[in-house]
Amino acid sequence: MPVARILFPLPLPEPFDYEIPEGMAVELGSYVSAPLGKYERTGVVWDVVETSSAKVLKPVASVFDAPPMTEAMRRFVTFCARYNVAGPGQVLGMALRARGGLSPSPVQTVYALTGHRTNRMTPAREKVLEAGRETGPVSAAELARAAGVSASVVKGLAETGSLRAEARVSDLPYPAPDPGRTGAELTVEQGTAGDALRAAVRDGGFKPFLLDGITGSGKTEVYFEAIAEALARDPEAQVLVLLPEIALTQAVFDRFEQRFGAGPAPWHSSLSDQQRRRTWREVAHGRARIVTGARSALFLPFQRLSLIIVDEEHDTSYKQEDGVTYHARDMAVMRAKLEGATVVLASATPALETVVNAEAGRYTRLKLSARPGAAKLPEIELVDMRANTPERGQWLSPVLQKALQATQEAGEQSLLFLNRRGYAPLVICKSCGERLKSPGTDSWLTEHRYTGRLVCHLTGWSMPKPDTCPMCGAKDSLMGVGPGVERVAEEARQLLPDAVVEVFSSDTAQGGAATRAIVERMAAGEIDVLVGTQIVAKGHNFPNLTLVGVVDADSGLQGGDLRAGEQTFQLLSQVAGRAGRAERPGRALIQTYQPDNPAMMALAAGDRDGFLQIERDVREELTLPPFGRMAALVMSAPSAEMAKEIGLLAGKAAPHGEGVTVYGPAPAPISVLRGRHRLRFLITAPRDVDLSAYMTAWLKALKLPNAARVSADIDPYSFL
DNA sequence: AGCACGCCGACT
DNA sequence: GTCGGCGTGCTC
Repeated sequence: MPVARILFPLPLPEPFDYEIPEGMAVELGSYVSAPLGKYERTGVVWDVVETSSAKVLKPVASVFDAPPMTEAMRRFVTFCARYNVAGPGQVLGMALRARGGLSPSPVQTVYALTGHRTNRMTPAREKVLEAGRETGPVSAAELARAAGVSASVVKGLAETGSLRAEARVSDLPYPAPDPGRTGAELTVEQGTAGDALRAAVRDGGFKPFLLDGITGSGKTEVYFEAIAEALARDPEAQVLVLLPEIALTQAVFDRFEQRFGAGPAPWHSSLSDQQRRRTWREVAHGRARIVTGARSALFLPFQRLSLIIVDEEHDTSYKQEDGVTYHARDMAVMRAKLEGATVVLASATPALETVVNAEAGRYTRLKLSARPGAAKLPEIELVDMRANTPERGQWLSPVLQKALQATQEAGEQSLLFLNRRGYAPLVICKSCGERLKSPGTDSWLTEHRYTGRLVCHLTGWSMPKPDTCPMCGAKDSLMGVGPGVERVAEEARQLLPDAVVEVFSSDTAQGGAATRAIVERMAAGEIDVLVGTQIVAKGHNFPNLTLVGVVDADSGLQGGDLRAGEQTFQLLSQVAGRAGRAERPGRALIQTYQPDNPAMMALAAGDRDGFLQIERDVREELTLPPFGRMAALVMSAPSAEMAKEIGLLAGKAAPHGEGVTVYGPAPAPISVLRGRHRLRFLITAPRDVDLSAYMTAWLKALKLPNAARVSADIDPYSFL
């Protein structure tokens, strides 16, 4: 009797066995429904065997009418679970996030005009026919709304024969992209890189690339070549383009549409359930040819994935921090390997890991060093804040102030960058000295003048700014300390009374439409000074922008984070790269109290490779990633006492591993979060040690009170 | 993940 | 004496 081993998207340790009823077409990878406990649940056939160790088997209930999950995908799920120390069912859960897509597309009844006029017309019926000419075939409710009448009028007209009811599938396949269209004219350098990618795609098989091109060098046009090749040579090939969530804008969609005559299938967190189902279904059936998505798109069940692009591969948002922790860039390389696909990691400031992989010959490096046309990289200058201290309570140095005034007089635009939302990152009471904290955490409240609230950036908790100090009751004693974008904008307005100064952060630009609007106004020259957070650093093109000021370049260097220097360098060069993309040369002023820091010096010299070399040597010396492996074990408990206790238990339970060093337990950098006390172990090991296996063994050996929570994080990024 | 089973406190 | 709190264990 054949038995199906079914993996469910649940935190179960292994697949469960089911009897395959006579004549049911169950194969490896089939999406099936099977009884589990009280309900029927959707799962995937992980294995088909002849006998089972389980005593009594229930039968598989039904098989979905969809192509089975491919072997490459199933192996990818298994790999991800093992590598990232998660249950295979949890990883499968990410792959089945929109499993509604397994059902056929919903069918909608729509009403179309037939041209027939009944002689029993009424004013309401007249309105419906009129509206129908405007709207085309739509549902009864929609047509009634457009006409301003009730739906019964529509039904009535349908009975007279003036309207015809038609069944319409409501989410159709995406229009097919056309790889044969000609792209932009490529420079010699771009052409060479494009040819290398085309050749790899043509040859097939796993081949990883680093597409290393400075800002504005046309990386997108180059990888479009690879996409065109993949689509053209195999009519079933599918392409995945991963982008940081924030970069998934209409502008990017339009760019694909322009190049391939049809927009890509989208996948990101703000899709509606229906849009998500549609993309999932089209991907699973192999009909969606190009998918642009955020990191979780990596878990879509492609039928024939032949090319993966990871754009802005250095971006830290590729690291998933909650639930199953994984790094989408690293997993993308593994998925490409299992799929036998080409993978392209593209960046102007590649991660050290990626550069080291390229230097070791594991990735082929393609360099783009020129900006097409006249655009030049901006001149970068460090402003030594020790010699150029702003006035008390201000944050713009005299040098930067002068530059802002000059830019304004020249009729050009400026951008001020500060990675702090709100008005002031800390609120203290002048009377009792209390620093206001968010309830249940260690994190300070940030003052937001725009909304008049105090906000916790960690948990999202907020309250209106009180008139009196909640601790001592003193009136009007609360004072915001330190700079946020709102305060810097205020300072810029005082300095340039005639300028239009706007704040651009996730607070002022909520959602894609608002972001797009502010970007468009900046591009149209309606804004003179844009004061923004990290959000401004991503690929927008502002032709009249000639000055970039980085208000506090040091903020990213604090905290002792392994990658602090690297990330500061990446962010700053990206922000600086905003200036002077068109014909005008740009200038970038970087305010720092540490002008001799290697990151700052390399940035000022525009010496990216020199900077990476310094970083590389330090990491190699200390056997830190990518020269060694690292993992974290994060634990939490409801009380400080229990936290201490479980820390001790975990320390004792740590297995011995050759070359493995365990540091901790230390309080996690955010030691109290939502009432839970957190601690963390850091684990390092040489490159050849299987840290995933080590962490799995550790977790298995660990017996903790029920209220305690533990999770492993392989290759941790956030040290905060 | 759900859900049932089970053992201890405040309620008609 | 019951209703319900959530700790523990199971689902092929």
